[in-house]
Amino acid sequence: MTSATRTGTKGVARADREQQILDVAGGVFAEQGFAATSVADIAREAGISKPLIYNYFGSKEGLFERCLLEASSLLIGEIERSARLGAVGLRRALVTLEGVFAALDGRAWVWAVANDPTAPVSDAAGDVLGSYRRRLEELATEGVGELLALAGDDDALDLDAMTTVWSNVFTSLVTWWCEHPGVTPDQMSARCERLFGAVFGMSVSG
Amino acid sequence: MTSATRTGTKGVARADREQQILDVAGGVFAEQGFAATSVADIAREAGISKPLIYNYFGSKEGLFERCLLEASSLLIGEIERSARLGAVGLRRALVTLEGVFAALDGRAWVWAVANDPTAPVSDAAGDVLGSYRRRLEELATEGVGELLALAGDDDALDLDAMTTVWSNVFTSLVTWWCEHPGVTPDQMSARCERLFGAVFGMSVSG
DNA sequence: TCGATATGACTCGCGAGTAAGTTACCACGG
DNA sequence: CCGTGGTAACTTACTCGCGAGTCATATCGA
Repeated sequence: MTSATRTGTKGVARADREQQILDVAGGVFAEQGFAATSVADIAREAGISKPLIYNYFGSKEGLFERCLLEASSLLIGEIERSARLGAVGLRRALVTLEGVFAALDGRAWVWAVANDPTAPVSDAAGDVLGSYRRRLEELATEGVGELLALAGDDDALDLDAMTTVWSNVFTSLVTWWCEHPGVTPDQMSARCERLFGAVFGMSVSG
Repeated sequence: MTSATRTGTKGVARADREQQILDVAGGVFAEQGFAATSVADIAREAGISKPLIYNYFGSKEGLFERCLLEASSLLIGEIERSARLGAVGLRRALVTLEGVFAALDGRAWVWAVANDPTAPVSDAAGDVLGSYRRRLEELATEGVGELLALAGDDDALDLDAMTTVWSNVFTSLVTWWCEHPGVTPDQMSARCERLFGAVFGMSVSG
């Protein structure tokens, strides 16, 4: 007979408990941001006590790092998979967006965690975030470079600025989608194709 | 004979001191973000004590609200002035960007404060921020609506998504500029014209 | 009985906000 | 000219709550 709150084991294996905590933490971090959530919040939400989290993850940063690792692995994996598909220019951008929409379907917290503006910058979590962002930046620079070269612009600062802009376009499209849960990945992909078409004044269906 | 640290007045009028505090606070908030800066940080930076800030501004939010008020007034004023110039479409976007670059020259903290992701959402500061963002959104929706209508797209969600994207493009161009202090407003305006030309595949000089 | 799973009840530092006092200046009556 | 009191400007030294992290202890299956 186990009463509602009582010390002692509940018979949940460490691996299972860790995964459960990670799922809960991902949701809470996504909703409130790293800075605004307390470890006690996550413990309460998971129905366990704070020390158990410290036993398994060491610190608040440690827990966040694990969430971030899951999130950035998923995203980077998907984006590199898209890159290997061999599409170029605008088509590549669209393919990448579609891949991310599909990968994120039902896991919207992944995006929020990977883009949390209150995430810690030092520690291991900061490193994970840094290499994730660097990788995205590389990919973006590639695509933007092609576009600018095509337009005869080879200014290095132009490339840098345009890469930033494109990264933000990508981010804002995904974020917009995350904030509209009723929209399916397919609908969102179609929307992106329409918008690209309107902006670039050309068909991108080839 | 006044020693370095001593209680008592220093003969600085309230209005002057308030302005000095606002200047210092703007810089610190811009650099560290609202959440990460303590009132003690600002007091130390300004060479005064914490209670004086509470005397003059009531609370940390109150101080931030005053900074935000200065920042958003400057930005909204400038953007509406640009709007009254009567340019349309892409030209209007460029004119607005140029106006903001000129208005922000030497006051980069204004932009960082107005876009602080850790700014409080409730209280008066949240209201100021809210109405600032709403106004920007209106302006953006106007311009984007023209563009999409031109392309034969009248989907409401497309307009909403595209407005978000455009707002982020605008924001990222200004932010990029704020992070490159060596670039003059004129140079940045020229860069924007080049990039717009490359992306939209047309001259925007008319 | 041992080790893994678990928790209640702490410590400790940090930062927002405050109470109470100190100094300089100025307007006024003598 | 000289107190003298009022007020604006300013500070030191607190309180207080919250959240990260810890310690000692409890339960349970093998």
